[in-house]
Amino acid sequence: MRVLKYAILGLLDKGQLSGYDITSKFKEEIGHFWSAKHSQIYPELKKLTEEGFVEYQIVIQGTKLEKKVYSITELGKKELHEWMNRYSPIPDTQKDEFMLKAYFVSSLSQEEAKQLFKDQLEKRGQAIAFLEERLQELEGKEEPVSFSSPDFGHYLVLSRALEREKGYISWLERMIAKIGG
Amino acid sequence: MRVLKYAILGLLDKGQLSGYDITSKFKEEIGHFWSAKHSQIYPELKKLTEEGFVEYQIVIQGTKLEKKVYSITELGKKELHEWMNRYSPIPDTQKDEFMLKAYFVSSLSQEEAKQLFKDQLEKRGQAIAFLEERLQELEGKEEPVSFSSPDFGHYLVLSRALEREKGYISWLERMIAKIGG
DNA sequence: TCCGACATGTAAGGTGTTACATGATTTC
DNA sequence: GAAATCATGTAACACCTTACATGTCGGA
Repeated sequence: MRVLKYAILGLLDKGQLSGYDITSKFKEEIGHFWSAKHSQIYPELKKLTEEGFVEYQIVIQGTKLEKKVYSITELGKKELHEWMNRYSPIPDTQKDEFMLKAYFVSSLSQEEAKQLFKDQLEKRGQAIAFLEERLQELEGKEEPVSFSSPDFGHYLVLSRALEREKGYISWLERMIAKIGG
Repeated sequence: MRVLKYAILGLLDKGQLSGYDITSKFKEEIGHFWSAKHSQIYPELKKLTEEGFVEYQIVIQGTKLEKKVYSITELGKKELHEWMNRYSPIPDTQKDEFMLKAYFVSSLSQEEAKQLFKDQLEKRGQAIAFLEERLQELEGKEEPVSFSSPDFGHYLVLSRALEREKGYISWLERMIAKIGG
């Protein structure tokens, strides 16, 4: 499938980036749904260059530091577009270690189970406020964010990430009540 | 982290299973949140045996077919319990190829974007009816399913899987309306 | 008698993480 | 001057999927 390949092509389609920049992007908004470490990104960029999907220029930062600034090629754009319109099957497993523990809940006492769920609720709750702020920033700029807005992709990932967390939390709260004790 | 190790220990804690049985379990309810292929399971069982967390008896099926039936050891139970009560950090990335495409939506025309989202909605919708049935089966048996019920873990994964899909679908519907066109 | 399910394994290759390794630039 | 950030790469290892490989059992 080589999803990382398309993630990089998609990022470069929005503008020129160095390997370091791409690493940073994966720590921001898109990081909620895809990410990679620099140790995976640099070899992938090398491969994409060899395949002709991207190209780079060396830019000098300061006096000595060499930086490779990558751009997507026409071939790369074609490849990206093909993937965007290709049907990608929905995986039947979305791995979630907490839910695996939840499935084995019978191996715990009622108190332990309640603690497990409460810990999860607390940790999940922390992310929400931050996401809510980002989304309001975006909606404050231009309401409503529409398809033609350059921020629409950003809006999509933020709103989805927020709702995913909200749904998880409301389920956790109901299950904690059900565990009782 | 070796999550597969704990997944296997958790399954064996509920009862004796062969490698084939474990493979089957990952195709059922827990498969929504964790799974592995038999090619990963058999070597892991060998390793867990060497480590003393599980043990097996050879059982003859029919006249010739040898089957290894695994059980969890006391050491394995201790190890499972330690993991169940250990804090596992929530990963900040939950990979989702569709959301990656959504982030790159600006590289598509309005028609292509709408098609992408509608295809996703259609595929996600197919799973729901099936999940709803399973859950109703469970709730029909004993309402409400409580902590002390042997089906509580099953209930947790089913209800979470169903709500996850419902949340995804309602978001998709709203975004399709927003794309317009 | 054939087919699908039961049953167990290994090999090769792709994907992803952690650690190793180095150096320049900017900010306090 | 020290620390954080910018910048690029490789090595080792863990995890996961696809394919290879073999054979039995039960039912239609």
